[in-house]
Amino acid sequence: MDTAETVLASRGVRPTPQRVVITEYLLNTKSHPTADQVLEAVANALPVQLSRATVYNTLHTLVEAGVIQEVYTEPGGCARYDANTERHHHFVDTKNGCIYDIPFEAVPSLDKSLDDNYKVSNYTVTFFGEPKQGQPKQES
Amino acid sequence: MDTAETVLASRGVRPTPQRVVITEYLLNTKSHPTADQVLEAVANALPVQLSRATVYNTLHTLVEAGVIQEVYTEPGGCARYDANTERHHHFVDTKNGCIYDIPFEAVPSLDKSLDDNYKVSNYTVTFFGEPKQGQPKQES
DNA sequence: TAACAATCTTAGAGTTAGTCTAAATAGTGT
DNA sequence: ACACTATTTAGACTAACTCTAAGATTGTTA
Ligand SMILES: [Mn+2]
Ligand SMILES: [Mn+2]
Ligand SMILES: [Zn+2]
Ligand SMILES: [Zn+2]
Repeated sequence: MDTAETVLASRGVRPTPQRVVITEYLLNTKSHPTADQVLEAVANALPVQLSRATVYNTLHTLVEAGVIQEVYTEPGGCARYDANTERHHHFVDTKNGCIYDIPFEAVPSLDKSLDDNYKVSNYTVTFFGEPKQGQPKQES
Repeated sequence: MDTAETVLASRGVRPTPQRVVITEYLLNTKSHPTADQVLEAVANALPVQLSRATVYNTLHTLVEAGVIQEVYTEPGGCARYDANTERHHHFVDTKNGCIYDIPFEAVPSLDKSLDDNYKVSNYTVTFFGEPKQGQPKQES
């Protein structure tokens, strides 16, 4: 359970109070929050006013530093932020919008499936539906 | 080679001049245009001013009627419109943004891959990379 | 420890890709 | 022709960002 300060320091990102609270929040949720959800969640953990620009600056800095990933799970939807930086897929609960991580190995690799005609450098898979019994409920 | 009027009539959509030119344009391109590209492409084929609202109204009507599909191919990108309404995947050329249709059968089905824990009603796969020699070049 | 520079944060303006509204126009049935 | 419905239009509005310019904080050097 690495502290946010440790993570930031190890990636060469200066641990300002704003960055620390945002990073702490992201490291401790599986909910794939939006920028607005991050802002709302951490704003009152700081003695100063937290601006939207700082939230976006920080999120971009964290992506750049490899601390988080930016993911898009819904067609036409806004960016969500994910401290799980391993290659993985997503399942979107169509009833309530909850997002579940799907381990990369749970899905057959498609890396070679277009080999005849395309050089695939990356691909994304997003599943939609409903979880069956026994999936750990996720907030949001 | 169905005419736009025929297609609209067969789906019970009244073939106004605006709808006809938009439908014609979409039936004759593989480029997956955005709403703005549709507007720019068809505007001067009409004797009247074509409004942005009409373009969106028409695109939504055509989606509703099953004449086209709305697709999102790039993270954070805007909607694109696709007269190929068969279930298929997309390949995005990362060099120039061109989008190629990938037949559904070209990729192993993932419908059952999460069966243990999830009821998957749909999924999307988008590939990124570069086409190899011999792919028919697509506009845009 | 006092400058000074670089970095970071802020409020608010600007942009993009839409949606919404209310009024004008066109088509339909009688 | 008349009433009624469907469609189109310009432009206001919104959500999700991005940009800017000024102020605050921090690190570096003297
Ligand atoms: Mn971004
Ligand atoms: Mn839409
Ligand atoms: Zn995730
Ligand atoms: Zn397509």
